[in-house]
Amino acid sequence: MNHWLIKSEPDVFSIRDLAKAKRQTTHWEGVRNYQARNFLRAMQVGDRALYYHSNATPSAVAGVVEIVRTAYPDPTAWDLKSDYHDPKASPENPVWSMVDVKLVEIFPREIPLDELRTAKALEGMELLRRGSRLSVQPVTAAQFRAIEKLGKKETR
DNA sequence: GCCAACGTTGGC
DNA sequence: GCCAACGTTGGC
Repeated sequence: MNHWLIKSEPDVFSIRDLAKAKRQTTHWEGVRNYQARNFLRAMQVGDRALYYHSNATPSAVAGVVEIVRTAYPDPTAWDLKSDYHDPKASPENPVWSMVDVKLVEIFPREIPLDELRTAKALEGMELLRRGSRLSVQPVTAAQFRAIEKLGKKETR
């Protein structure tokens, strides 16, 4: 099983929106970066991903989701009305992929970015790299466990 | 709202 | 294939 981190702007789709969604499941659509797409395509059913709120106050890891469907074509790419429309894409040549994710848990407390930066166990993590903006990225099992632990810790 | 960092586009 | 210009991401 592999571990991942996926970013979403809470103003667009927060983990609480996911909690309210039908079957607490959603299509992870709109990824328009090739490296991120390739990570989506590497995901397996049962893999877990940290749910990161970007462009938030503060930006933070908010919980965990599980991959429940492997990559398949993202139809928003050839939808003219979609914000994610890409003229290169068509049903014959989908270009972009999405997976389905299901909520596993919302952490008792979010772990803000500045706290992640101080965690020894997270040194070198992609999210914390200067200028990093990959919206889908792999995390190691150790990093994943360390963040889960922080999310469950009582507020200090 | 600013701006650094990064990815993509397109002229040559 | 280079690289300048441009658009986007995302922290602050």
